[in-house]
Amino acid sequence: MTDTTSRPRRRVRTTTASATAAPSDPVTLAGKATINDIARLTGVSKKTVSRVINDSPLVHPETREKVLALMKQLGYSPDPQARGLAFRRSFLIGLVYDNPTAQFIVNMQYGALDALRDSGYELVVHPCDSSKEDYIDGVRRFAQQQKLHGVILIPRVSEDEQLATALREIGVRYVRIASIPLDQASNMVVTHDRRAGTEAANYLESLGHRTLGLITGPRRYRSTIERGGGFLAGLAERGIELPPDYMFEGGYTFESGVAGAEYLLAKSPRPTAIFACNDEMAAGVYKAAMRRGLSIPGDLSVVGYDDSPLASQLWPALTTIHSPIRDLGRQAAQMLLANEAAAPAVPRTVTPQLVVRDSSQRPKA
Amino acid sequence: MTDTTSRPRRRVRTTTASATAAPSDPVTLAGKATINDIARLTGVSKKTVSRVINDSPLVHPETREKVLALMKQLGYSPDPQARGLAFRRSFLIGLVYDNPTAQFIVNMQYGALDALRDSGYELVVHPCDSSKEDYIDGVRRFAQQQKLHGVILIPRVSEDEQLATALREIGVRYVRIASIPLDQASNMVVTHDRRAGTEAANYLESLGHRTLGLITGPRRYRSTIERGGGFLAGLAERGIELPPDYMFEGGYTFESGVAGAEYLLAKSPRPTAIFACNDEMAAGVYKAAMRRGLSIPGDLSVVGYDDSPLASQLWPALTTIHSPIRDLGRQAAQMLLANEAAAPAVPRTVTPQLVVRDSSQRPKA
DNA sequence: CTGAAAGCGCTTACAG
DNA sequence: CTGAAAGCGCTTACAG
Repeated sequence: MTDTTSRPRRRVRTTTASATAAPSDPVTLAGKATINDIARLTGVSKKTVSRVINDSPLVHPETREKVLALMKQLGYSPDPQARGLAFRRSFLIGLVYDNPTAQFIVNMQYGALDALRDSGYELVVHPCDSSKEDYIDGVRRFAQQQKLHGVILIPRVSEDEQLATALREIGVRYVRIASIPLDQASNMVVTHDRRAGTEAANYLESLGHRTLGLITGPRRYRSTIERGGGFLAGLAERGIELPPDYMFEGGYTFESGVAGAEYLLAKSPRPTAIFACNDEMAAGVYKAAMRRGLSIPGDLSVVGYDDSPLASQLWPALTTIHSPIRDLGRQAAQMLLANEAAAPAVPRTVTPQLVVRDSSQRPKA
Repeated sequence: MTDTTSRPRRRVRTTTASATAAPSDPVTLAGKATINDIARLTGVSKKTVSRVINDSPLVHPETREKVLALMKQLGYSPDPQARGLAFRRSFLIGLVYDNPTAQFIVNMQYGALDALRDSGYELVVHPCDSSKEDYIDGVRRFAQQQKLHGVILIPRVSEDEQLATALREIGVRYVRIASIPLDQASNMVVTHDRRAGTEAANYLESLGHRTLGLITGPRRYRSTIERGGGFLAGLAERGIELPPDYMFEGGYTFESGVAGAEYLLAKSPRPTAIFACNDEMAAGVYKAAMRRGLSIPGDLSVVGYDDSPLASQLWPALTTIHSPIRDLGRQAAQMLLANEAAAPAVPRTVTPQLVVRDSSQRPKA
């Protein structure tokens, strides 16, 4: 029984009729119509409906309108699982990460979701422990079993060449967010951490600081090499050499920031400024300075990195480098959704910016 | 062509053979075997394999062993999309929330993922804006289109009766995390925020504080009523009445904590202790106190709520209430996975605990 | 521009 | 304890 009007009449359901006829009452169909209902009620084949769903140009405009109108009326949306089964891939994007700060994860999620909104794709979170031998297996199984449409990799897992290789082998698309171009442009979003590190150096040098301290992240993080390296390079360019014993390898944690500052503030001459490679460690510097009775920025200027909410919540508010993390997430997800043909020749790039607040000033004479 | 040995020989792939025969080489099948391959290679029907997958008791132990052995050898795991299509529901759990702190979201995610690990279920994140009229529609569409197995609701969306009703109507299971039992026991995890608020009051009273200030969250949050209400009740029980003008309605943000403290610290007599209903606002109290040259805890004791990382990163370290958020997430997810028959009569309950650190002491004489 | 048939990888309902 | 048939809601490959 086919209803060829584009706007089916509402029918009163009678027991006898409804028991035998295929349901065609828009009310009962609400929210659970299938491609078959759309096809039957518009009088076209389900293949044609499928073409409309997939934006095929091979559909007569009138036919398309008719189909779209009914879809809208019934609130129909195709079943992602059925499409996925037929397509042999899902409409899920995976976000894979290894224990960055909460703010980083959440901002990244918001950014990715910005791009995914109304796309029919959903975001599946997958934290992992990259220090474990078999973590790559875990990610591979996750990607393969869910037949992910793509994966977003953020530091530090984004820096793992073996992970990227594993994903390539099973044919899962990925975007790596990292501070240098580790991969072909279509798989990368690059954050210019080096440039930002240099900016921090230029800024502190221009204020007049000559004795500086540096608290880095773990050596195995690429971001540490870039942020810290950029800082050292910036100072060197301006004729300041930072001796190795004025550098401290932290762990991107508050506690390591405290430890680093305890170490640096015990030096003689004492540094008049410290650049910490993330805000959590900078907060640790505050604690150590206060314990020693040093005022910020009177006795010590502090510059952090990330511009997390913490930065503006410290007292005095922290001068830091703003990383547009939500933007990074948005761009990465967009790339995953974009047509593969639209691959850029040059990797997308994002440059963090210095945000001057109240934790930095000229050193005392 | 059926291979009935439980451990199929490895075969060299020859072009002619492989082109015509169904693939049965365990190597080529790795990671992409289907239920048909398992059935064929073990010589049983796919229905029997399906029974093994679903832990049906109606399978001869030997048959089960044979099937499981081959599954393991081939690294087979059933396709969640195909199962989902047949089951008419997915293996996805939704986490729905409206802008709590980053730390809260992330801990909740970790907790839920703890419970989901190796279960075959995945976590899909769904932030939303409950101040928008149509946010319930958005959540409903999300749940219905993805045919979610269940949804975890955290404050404040967990407190929205209309949302719960909408989910019930479309037959989607949910667990609400909230500070009072709003729903039947099988759908609730209750956090005893009231009791924790009372504990904060008892603690400060026992130190000797008599003039106290309270900074609450927004009135529309149930947690505010419970935390703040418990605090007031605790004081009242000990004979202390906190006048209304020593209460300030904040917004659970750092800035509102600053504003609340500015207001309270200008009062005469000045409170010797402030209870802030979350740590972010407590951090705001620090800022306001420092600006006024008041020392913590010398001039002012401060107690927060949440025990976020911030609490131990402030200086002095913040006395606060520890909420076991990760536990909450784990329990909620477990309930969603559990057999519906195992519904408890009494809602699961979690009681936050006071953590004394360095921001509180006896008031000056 | 359109459609009938077969198939994606599973499960349900039924029969034995 | 086991299996053959039909079906979940879509798409591909082919034909017109």
